[in-house]
Amino acid sequence: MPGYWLLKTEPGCFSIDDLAAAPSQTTFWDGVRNYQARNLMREMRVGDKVLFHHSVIDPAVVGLAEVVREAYPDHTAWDPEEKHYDPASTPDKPRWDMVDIRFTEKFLQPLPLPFLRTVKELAGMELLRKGSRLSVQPVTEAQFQVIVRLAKQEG
DNA sequence: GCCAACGTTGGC
DNA sequence: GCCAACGTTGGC
Repeated sequence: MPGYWLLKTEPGCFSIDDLAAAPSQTTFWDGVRNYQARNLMREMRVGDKVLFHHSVIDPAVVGLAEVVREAYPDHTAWDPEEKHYDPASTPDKPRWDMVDIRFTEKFLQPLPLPFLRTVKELAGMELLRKGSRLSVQPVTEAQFQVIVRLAKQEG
């Protein structure tokens, strides 16, 4: 049985359109510099389903992706040129991980955060919790199915 | 642009 | 180990 997750990204940085346009519609999910988020990524398995969420600009769940490679060292942490460079992480002792995800689909209509807050079945979802900042979040199968169903309806 | 809610850092 | 200061995230 696959696991379910939600990944946040600022679309100005990397959007679902960027994912759809990437080679093989696949990308490595680099730049996570939070231990809780990293530890959750380490629990991801190939085949797990991912809700793709845009934050900051029109926050919304905008589509689906799938885990295609499990956690491995995030090499961008070693590169001083990178925005998320972390001198404490080295190739010998990597501190941060990333996974690979592949595009599944882009919803015809995004599901805006304010709308999701009105959905009773989603009460208690981490994304909707006040002050929620975690960029990698576990999602229940029920929550995932509700989101997918709403996306079909909205579309 | 504001600010609440965090997570991290560093002095002690 | 405590906790104040600081930096960041991200909704609004």
